[in-house]
Amino acid sequence: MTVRVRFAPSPTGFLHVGGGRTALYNWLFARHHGGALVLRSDDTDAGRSTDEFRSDILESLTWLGIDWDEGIEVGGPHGTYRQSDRFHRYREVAETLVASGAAYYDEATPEDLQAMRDDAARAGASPVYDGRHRLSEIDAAARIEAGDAPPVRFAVSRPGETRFEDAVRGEVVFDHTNVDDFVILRGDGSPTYHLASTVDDVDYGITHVVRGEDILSSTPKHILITKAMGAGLPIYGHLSLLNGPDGKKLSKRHGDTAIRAYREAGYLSQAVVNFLAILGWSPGEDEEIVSLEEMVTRFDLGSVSKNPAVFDTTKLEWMNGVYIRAMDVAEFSDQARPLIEEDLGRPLDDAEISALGSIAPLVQERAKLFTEVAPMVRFLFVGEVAYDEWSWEKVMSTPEAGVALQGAQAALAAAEWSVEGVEAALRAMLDEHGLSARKGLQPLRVALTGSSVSPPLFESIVALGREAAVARFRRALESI
RNA sequence: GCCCCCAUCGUCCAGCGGCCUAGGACGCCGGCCUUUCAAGCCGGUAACACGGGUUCGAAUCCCGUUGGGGGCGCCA
Repeated sequence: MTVRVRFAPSPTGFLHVGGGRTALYNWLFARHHGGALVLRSDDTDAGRSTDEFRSDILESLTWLGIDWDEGIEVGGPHGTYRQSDRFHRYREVAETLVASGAAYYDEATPEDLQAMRDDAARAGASPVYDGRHRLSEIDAAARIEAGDAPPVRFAVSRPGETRFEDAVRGEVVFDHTNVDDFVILRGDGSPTYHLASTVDDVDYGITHVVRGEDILSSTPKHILITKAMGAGLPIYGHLSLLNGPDGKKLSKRHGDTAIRAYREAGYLSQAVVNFLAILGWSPGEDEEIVSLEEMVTRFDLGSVSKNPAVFDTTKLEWMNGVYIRAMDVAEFSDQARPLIEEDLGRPLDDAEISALGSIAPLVQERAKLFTEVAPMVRFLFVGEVAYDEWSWEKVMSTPEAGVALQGAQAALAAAEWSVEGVEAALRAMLDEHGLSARKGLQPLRVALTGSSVSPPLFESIVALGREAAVARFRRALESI
């Protein structure tokens, strides 16, 4: 049997990190077993579903490196893969279920239901609706005839129980005294999530339903519908949810939760996908930096962690730095350039591009995020640098500052123009004035870059150019 | 209130009855390197929630408690 899994987001929001992880695990599972991933849009809620969200989900998945074999956009033998296009099919199944006695038309009002739940809470029992307002066939037919179709509920057999072997959690049992008779078709003829999702899983031949733990308690309902349809059951696997650093459900107040936010913040997709994979799963051994290919060969649903993970981006930042350093230098420059040009508000000319190229490797090993690059190299492309106040105070107040700035101008004027040449000239100047490297070079750094934190000094001087470097030392000296 | 799931360092993960005086990673702290900051290297800090069992032997199995999460919609 070929493995067929699905990722079925509702386009009611941007793809968030939890959804991205669920998609990733489905993808890894499919690829590991040489199976197929189906992407479907669970958009039965027309009011909240939008095209903007739908395309964000597609873009985010693609950015992460997750592709799908069937479904939205790529097509396949099952139509549009949008539930909003399949209402007729859900209705047809609902009617079949009514005909077979597995479901019934029901006239319980919201007030009836609420009253029952209140009674149950008082009695310390499960708040379960048992179908007491079930409509007779004749009454139901009359209501339908009158254009006032009542909702359809699934009849849960009581007494009874549903047990299944969850691929990540093991055996799970639900006694039917705790499972309601649930609505599968609303009064307006639209399907509920339980019906639509289950029918699609059956119709699309899904073999493994891998989804979030938030749906674990709904699984008995899905199993019951599947059985009533006379279909074989898929294997279910429920992934634990992601929490915020405070241990509470991950939400906006914990910071960015949308995948797109990480793309925009300068994260590399490989880092994000690697981080998401490690959050709740271990590739084995002690290695945590692992490529998608390696993940595919090692992935196993049974080894996915059962406990909820805290989404803490500290490690993601480190990991992003690892991936940045692993990049090809040219590729790094190419990706950084647009950000730098945006920061400057103008394109770089050829000389500047070459200057960028020369310090790129130095910046690459210092950046954790792409958004940090522009501030680090800005000094190369502006006429005058803005001095960081804290740096200036700390460095320029020493008596050595003036000596160094004065001496450096002469040293550079005479230096052979190479990193080695500049270093030799400056070190000779330091010796001549009896200055330590620390005391003598920091003023030059602040004068050159505006900050006491910068890429290595000699390389920076050479990249900037003799004229500009000397001018900056002169200006700083005058400003003391 | 009822049901389900979960429980190892601050965080993520390893451990699936003896190899555990509990391992790795991130973070944090210290050192080395060094023109700053990084990177790199070395070292350190820090956990089996609690209580009962089972067993010759429990982080590992069972029960309970506590804690956390999820669910209980004509939302998905």
